[in-house]
Amino acid sequence: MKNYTKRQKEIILAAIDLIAKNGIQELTIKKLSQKIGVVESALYRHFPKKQDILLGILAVFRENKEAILQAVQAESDVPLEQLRALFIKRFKYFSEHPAVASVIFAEDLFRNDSRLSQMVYEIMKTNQAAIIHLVENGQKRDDIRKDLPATQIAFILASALRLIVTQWRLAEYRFDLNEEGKKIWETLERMVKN
Amino acid sequence: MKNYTKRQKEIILAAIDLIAKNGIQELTIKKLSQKIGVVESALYRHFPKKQDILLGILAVFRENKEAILQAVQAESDVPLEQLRALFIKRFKYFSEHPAVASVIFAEDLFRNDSRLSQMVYEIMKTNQAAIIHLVENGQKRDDIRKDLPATQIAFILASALRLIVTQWRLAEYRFDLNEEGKKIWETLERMVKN
Amino acid sequence: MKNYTKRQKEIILAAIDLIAKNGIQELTIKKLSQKIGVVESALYRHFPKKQDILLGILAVFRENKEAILQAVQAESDVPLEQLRALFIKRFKYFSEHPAVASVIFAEDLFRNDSRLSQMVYEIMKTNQAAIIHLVENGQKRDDIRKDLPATQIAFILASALRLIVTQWRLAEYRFDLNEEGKKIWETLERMVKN
Amino acid sequence: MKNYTKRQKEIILAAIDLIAKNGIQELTIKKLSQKIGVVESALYRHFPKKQDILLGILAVFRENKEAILQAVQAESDVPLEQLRALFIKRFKYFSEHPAVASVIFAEDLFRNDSRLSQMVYEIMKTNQAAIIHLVENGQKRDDIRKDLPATQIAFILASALRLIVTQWRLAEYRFDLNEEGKKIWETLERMVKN
DNA sequence: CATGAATGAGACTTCATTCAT
DNA sequence: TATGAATGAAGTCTCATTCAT
Repeated sequence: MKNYTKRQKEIILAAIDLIAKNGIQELTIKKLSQKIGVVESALYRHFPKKQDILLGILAVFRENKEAILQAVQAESDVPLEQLRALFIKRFKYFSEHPAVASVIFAEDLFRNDSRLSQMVYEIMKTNQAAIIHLVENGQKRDDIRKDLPATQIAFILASALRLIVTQWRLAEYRFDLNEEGKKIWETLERMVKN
Repeated sequence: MKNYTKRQKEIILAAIDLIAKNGIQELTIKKLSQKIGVVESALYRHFPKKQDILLGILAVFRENKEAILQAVQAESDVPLEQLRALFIKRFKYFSEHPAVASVIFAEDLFRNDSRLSQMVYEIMKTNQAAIIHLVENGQKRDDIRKDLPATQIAFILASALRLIVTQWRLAEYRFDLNEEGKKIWETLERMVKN
Repeated sequence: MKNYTKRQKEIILAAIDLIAKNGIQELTIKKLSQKIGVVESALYRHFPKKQDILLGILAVFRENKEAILQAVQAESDVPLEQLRALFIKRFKYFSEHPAVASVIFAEDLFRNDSRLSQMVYEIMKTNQAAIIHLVENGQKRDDIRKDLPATQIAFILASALRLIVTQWRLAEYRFDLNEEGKKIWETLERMVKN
Repeated sequence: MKNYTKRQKEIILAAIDLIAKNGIQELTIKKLSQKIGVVESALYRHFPKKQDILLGILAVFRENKEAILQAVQAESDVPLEQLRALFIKRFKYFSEHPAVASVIFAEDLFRNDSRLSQMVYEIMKTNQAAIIHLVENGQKRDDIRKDLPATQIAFILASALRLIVTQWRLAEYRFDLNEEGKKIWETLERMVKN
């Protein structure tokens, strides 16, 4: 986000908000410009193409994921606790930014443009790698079962996180994501703990 | 699908195909009619609105889920084996019908119409209930751990199934879904088995 | 109407009804066929073109006007009473057939086809001629003022009749046409009586 | 019309022209844009919906009626003369703007939209009220017969005005509206004068 | 930290009509 | 006393984008 001007950031956040509201179809230049309070063509001063705005959205996601990862590693050096913190923080972040939650797991939105789908793929991979790394550390310390491949454990953790957020979103945020997320984490933890 | 005429089924399948190719944006009346080989307006003899075609797509999904569920229960009466079969069959079905896979987990596509999102929700719920039921049976027979709530176990199973399919799709079907799916299942099985 | 088959009459009446409901735009082959209970193409067995149905509507009007005229002349031989009866009967007929009222003064509907607009013109002229004739008779008997041209008196009578019906229709039939019509007639009568 | 931009006024006038030519069916976005000399979608910058153009047309009517009313009251303070002037001016205006005449009495055109039909109703009512007021003034000064209700006199005046314009229009403007209108007014005047 | 006008492509949908059965 | 399928033209409207100011 450091590469983006203030105005650009404003536009990106507005875009996330719009998508959150009614899906990607809600993200039109017209609606976006209305939300910002300028005329349509004014947006083109800040982004040459609509897809550059989507690219900006992905940049927000990436940055956020990285920030959480660093925070987690700073807080504790016990891998299992780091993983737990990772989960908890994600849920907290999504609770506070439902719009982001609304977009972050909807990869389909980015399928049509190769730049976009590539970036989605890259973010996913990086994130996965980080979780795998934490799991492996946990296994080394004998905190996490060693009879299961770290990649698969990581995969299962990530999948559960993703689905709970998706369901929360489809339920229109009617249940407490922090609470339900915590429960799921606890079940997962008991499954993988030694 | 029994409520649909031959021509309607044909249209629904063509629609699934189009969506699979490039996402929901690819599903336009024009492209759909071209694929069928008629003029645009001809489609309206078979479906009054575009959304009725989407409704038809969901009907295909529901029917398929129900069919698999019944087949699974017919094959074995050991819950854990039923669950495994459920997984394996799903992967097999998706391998053979990537187009369906492409749509089935993209709930966002159906968000804008209340009829559609309601049907999506209903299908999800029914499916979840069935898995929970199987897990409970497994717990009764002491095949599955009892120290974890059946709903949560079911949730985790479903989430993994869903993510592996999603990744396969995003990877443009470049890995073998049956194989990877089987691996994931085995990990999951070891996690929940007693 | 004698030239029309039973089915054709049925279609014509249904068409009048549809137009009454929401204007000429409501008269589509689809809606008409639904109302009749057949499939669209079935209508073409009875009328080669849509405009032939409109022609049929006009035939209903003409026939009705002629019938009222004859009834009126049979009832009395005092011109002023004949004119009053003409008014009263028209209002009664429209009260009972609002659909007809809805179409009969909407000449614009028939503007686009020369056959249609010609027939509208002809009906109007015939009707006018009849009223003028009655007024002239009234003048001859010294019942009606002679200082005003019969054509103009007739014109004024017709115009009032027409507007009261139009207003009744625009008011969605919320006032009693018979009553208001009678009042207007009485005012008119006092204006033209000797 | 002060609420409309120059371009909007231009569009409204073009729309009136088109309707005059062949009825409301002639008013399509395509034809309208061609007449203006832009592409179809360009119109939507100036009016969000087609019906907003129709609303604009009605605004023209209302404004014109009000202008005439004020002019008439400025010219004379004898009610009967004011009424005569009202008639004459209307005929003059229509003679010069046949397109407007073509639309102003075709209330059916506006039936389908509640905003439109409401505005039509309001214009009609205001106009009627003004005429009634003039008639009442005439009665107070003993210029107009008192044995007839003012509302009914006003109604009859308005109805005649309306029908003569309609006939002129249906006759495709082949007679002189000013002349015929004047004749009708004179007959009416003799009917209502004391 | 922009506005106003326009463009061209394309979206969904409706309509009258035809034709084989 | 008809049905089912299709057609082609047209209609309203939306969208991303461009360009002159």
